[in-house]
Amino acid sequence: MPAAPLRKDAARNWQRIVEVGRRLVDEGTPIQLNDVARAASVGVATVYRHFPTPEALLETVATPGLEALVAHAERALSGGDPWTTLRDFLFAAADAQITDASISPVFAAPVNALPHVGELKERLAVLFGKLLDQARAAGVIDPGVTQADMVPLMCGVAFAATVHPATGTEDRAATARRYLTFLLEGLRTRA
Amino acid sequence: MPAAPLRKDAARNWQRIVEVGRRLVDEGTPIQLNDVARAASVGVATVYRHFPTPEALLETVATPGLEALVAHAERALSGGDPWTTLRDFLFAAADAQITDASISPVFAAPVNALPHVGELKERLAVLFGKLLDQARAAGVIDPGVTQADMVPLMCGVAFAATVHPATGTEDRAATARRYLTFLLEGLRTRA
DNA sequence: GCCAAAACGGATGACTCATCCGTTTCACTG
DNA sequence: CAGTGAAACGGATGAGTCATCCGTTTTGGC
Repeated sequence: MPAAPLRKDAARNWQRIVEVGRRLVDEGTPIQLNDVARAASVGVATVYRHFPTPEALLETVATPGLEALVAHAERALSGGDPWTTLRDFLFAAADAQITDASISPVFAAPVNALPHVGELKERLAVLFGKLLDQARAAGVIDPGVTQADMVPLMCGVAFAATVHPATGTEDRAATARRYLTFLLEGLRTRA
Repeated sequence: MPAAPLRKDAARNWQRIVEVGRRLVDEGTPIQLNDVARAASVGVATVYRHFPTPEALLETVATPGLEALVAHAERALSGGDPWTTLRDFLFAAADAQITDASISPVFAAPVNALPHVGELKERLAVLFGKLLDQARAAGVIDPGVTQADMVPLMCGVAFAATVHPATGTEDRAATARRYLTFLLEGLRTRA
């Protein structure tokens, strides 16, 4: 779904381009706008018109995943044990980063090409803050960890799993979960 | 120090090129062999002759730092409380990664351009194994963490500190230490 | 059906990269 | 110390990538 309403042909091309982008991300191929154009059977200019930079396309590809994460966080806030809630959400976030390769770079980028993506990240940060506050209020988490640490830490977990010489996506997800477990153990305050 | 003994002019140029490489790394500028040539007042071909790829130059720049780390680990093994020894070494490794930007990418690369660098990484892995074994034998560390986890985890810590929107190198080092503290708390088995 | 606006596409110039080869420097020998 | 072959030098250049520009086509309201 493009930002503004698009003409029929434009919408069709937009879709095609995003589909190619998604495919490239899944293959782990870096996004090159010229190649995207060829693969989408579309003129180069069309790609550049919709997505001025590779990052813009990447962020568009990442958007559904980010929205899912935000929705998950909002659901999580509606109740339950603070620690379990936080932990489950973090596991979901780690999984998302491994499963969908477009998410990590968007998280790690200090500034985003798409305003909407920036807003999503902002919302996520706020939600992280609330989840943390709950946990802190319940006295189950190290008071030294702040809202601003959460995205970096999650990026670190995903990155660590990427560096580990695991073979498949399945293994990498398992590794990420294991590393997240270590981290959570370190963040938790024990009785 | 190049691998093979070099002619005087070749040695001079090699040095110049590495110096430029070091400067670029410190500035955070990506290494482009053509620019390196210009900055070192040397022909492009000379650069390519000594360093076929940017990675090769990067690894050469990283070598002293890696050797220092290996030396540190060897010293650490000569005695002391297993937990303290392991912890201190990990803090040194984290610091090195933040201080010297050439180290992280070399760690994270699955395969290295320079055989010597590959060997250094291998030695480091072995030393990590020994430090871990000591800690495990003393019962102070989670038995689920293996030698193969250490480099990825350290990369994760450094990466997380990089993602955190800190301003200076000083702050980033502090953030890395804080994150490493969390991680260590998670790896440690408590009485 | 007609027209203006919107979108299209690919040819093209700017830029980057890495090789090749004619020239220069070095170090060893007599 | 002059001569010589090997080693190293450097920059011109061809291949390849990137992103813009503009003449043509498509769309959708009147």
